Amino acid sequence: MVLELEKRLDARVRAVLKEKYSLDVANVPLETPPDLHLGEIATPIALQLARTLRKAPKIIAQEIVAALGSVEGFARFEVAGAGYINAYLDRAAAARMVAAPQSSRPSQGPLHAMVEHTSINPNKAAHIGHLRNAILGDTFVRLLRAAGYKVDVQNYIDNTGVQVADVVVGFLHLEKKSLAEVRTLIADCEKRCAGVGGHAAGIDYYCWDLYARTSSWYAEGTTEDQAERKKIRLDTLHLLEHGGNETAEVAELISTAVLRRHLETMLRLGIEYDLLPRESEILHLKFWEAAFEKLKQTGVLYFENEGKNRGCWVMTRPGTLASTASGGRSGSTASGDLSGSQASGETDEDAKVIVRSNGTVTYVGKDIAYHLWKFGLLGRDFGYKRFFTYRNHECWISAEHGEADHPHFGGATAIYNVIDSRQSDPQANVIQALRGMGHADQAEHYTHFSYEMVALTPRCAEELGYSVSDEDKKKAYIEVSGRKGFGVKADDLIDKLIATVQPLVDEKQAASPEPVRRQIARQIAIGALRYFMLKVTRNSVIAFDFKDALSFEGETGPYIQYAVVRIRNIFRKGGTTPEAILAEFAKQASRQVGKPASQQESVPDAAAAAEVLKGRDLSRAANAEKNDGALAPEESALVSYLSGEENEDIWSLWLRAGRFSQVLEQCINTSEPAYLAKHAFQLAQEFANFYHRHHILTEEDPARKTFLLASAAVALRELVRALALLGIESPEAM
RNA sequence: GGGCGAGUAGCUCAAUCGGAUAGAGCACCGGCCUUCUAAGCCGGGGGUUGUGGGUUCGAUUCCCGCCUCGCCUACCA
Repeated sequence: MVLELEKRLDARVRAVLKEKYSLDVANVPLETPPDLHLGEIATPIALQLARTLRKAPKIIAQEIVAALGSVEGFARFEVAGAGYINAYLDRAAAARMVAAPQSSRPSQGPLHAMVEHTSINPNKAAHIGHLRNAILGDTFVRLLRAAGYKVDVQNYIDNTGVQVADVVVGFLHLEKKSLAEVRTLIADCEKRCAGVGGHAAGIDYYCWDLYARTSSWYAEGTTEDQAERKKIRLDTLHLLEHGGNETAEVAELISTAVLRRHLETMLRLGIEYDLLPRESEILHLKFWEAAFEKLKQTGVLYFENEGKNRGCWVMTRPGTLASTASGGRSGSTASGDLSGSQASGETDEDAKVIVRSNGTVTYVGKDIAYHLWKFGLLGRDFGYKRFFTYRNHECWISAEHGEADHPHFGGATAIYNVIDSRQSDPQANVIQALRGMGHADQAEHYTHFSYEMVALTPRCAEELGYSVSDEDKKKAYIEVSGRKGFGVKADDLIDKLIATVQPLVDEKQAASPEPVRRQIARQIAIGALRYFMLKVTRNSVIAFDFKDALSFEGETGPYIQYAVVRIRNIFRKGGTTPEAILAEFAKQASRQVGKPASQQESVPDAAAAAEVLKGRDLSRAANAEKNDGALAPEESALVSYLSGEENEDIWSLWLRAGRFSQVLEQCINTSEPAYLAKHAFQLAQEFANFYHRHHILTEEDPARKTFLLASAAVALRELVRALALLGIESPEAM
């Protein structure tokens, strides 16, 4: 509702500026006034135009207001302060818009987005840092879908990297297990893990410890030992990359089993994927070779003959002098060319190595190839196999030889990579490469959806039994590390949340059967966890602490869920439903239809404008009377319910409920789900305020009671909708 | 050395494109359960927005200097 009215006002003001001052303004700055007394929408446009027009802002504001005339949906405009124009909504009309049945949003055209998130190395259990990634990514997927995008969700799996190699070294060289023994171990873990609360028996937990042990094993022993172990590590990595050997088979077994655990963990949070592209296929299907040719042809990569990167294929980094120099770098390999610019004569020591002097490709190189595929620019495709079945769909995994019948992936128009901010440099390199290859449009629609890490407070680390150095104790937070086995595992945290909330649920819902109570505890636990990760904006580090994470009061998911439950209780006790009430409300509105459109939007002639200006204190009802003659009784009642000092909290609730699409748009434009989290909390707060001030079921005036119920129904609908987009369920009771 | 990000109430965080009186939660203090669930509500104390300049009608926001912290900057992945 608010978004629609803002757009209407924006268009009207721009038209006025064009008409009156011959000014073309791209868009009119609109903001929310600090107080409802100052209206619902405001613009400081007159302040901005004062210089250009060489006039006092207040005069400009008055002229604009006079020229605006009456605008449908608005009751009046006022000039206030130094020259603000404050717009006051037609509250009854606004409420009708909010209460109206929500039309299913039409698709916004061929918007095809690809969101990559989670992407945990499949060599250990997921931890809280991975939770932030997955929750952010999954929430953004929900937002994009709500806005009409077709979205493919990808979870990239680095199954042939050094991290998997490390845990393979652990199995083969520390534990000296055979392929058969590894297979037995995995089967055994899966069996034990299936029991209730059996996450700790999972292969991912097993690997968590083994990976940490292996990491320290590399650093132990004599210098000769260390050299030998380092060689074992590198040889193992190469065996994995190459494939077709027993070591690679061990890696395949482990990484696949761990991956399955990750999917199960994420499913506890309601997070699902469509595709799992793996590095092994990127290697074996020769994605890099195809990309390499294109990179050479376009001159993005050049061969370095001099300096520390001699013998490598490198590319210039974005933002460096060399990258901004005009012309391609393809010719600069000729060392004889010393003419012209400073950059071309010198070797770029800062360049990014893509192909090493031994001919192997770096991670960024493979990533460039992968992203060409994402945009449908590579000319090659994965094979696909079914891997994991969800309630409503199938998750596919890449394969060298896939199934014949599979959905189409790749060829997106926009991609979002949920990757922590530490990787902004390699991400920037990939974007730079795309741009250099002439894919400016794709580079433009490549979003590194970056976020800061989750770290532990020193206190939390000590609570968990880790020894914390004096140096670390002074820090605000300590980075988690899978390599050191330092962190909070995702399943442990979820279990702890459930264990914390379960007694509370058992007490308050003692009459409910046990499975219902378990379900509620799970919903609250997940709600608390997801909200905890989403309420903070992406670029601030989360210093994790159990005290905050296990809180169910204040600005938390459960607070919002509680508001939902209270509303549901009102309808339950009142013997009606939100749907019935809103239908009743809509019926009243339909009696208002039938007035000619020409009267709704009156032509702004000078006399009328002057009247509006002069009659600032004209009540909205009086205005309406001027347009429509007499108001229907329901309508004048609605006006009175929504105005006056004692009803400001109710209007505030309706107004907030009407902000959904505005907030959704803001979230998508800024890739920031935190705004929706904040919105949901504020709406819940407005409702709590309303709930305590107006007792609905004891209201004696039936018309007012219906209105109060409609207010609750609208709040419920919007709370449930916002929570759903945050991936938080709305319990029936709690 | 260079790049990116951050510094706001005791703590954790907000603050839209530069706008009106810088807001929430936690913690603390004081009230409110015979009324639709107290996982709640109301009230209170709390701020030189790291620091010094600049830009202008107006700066937490933009520019420059300085201080502090984190991350990145490997022929690791």
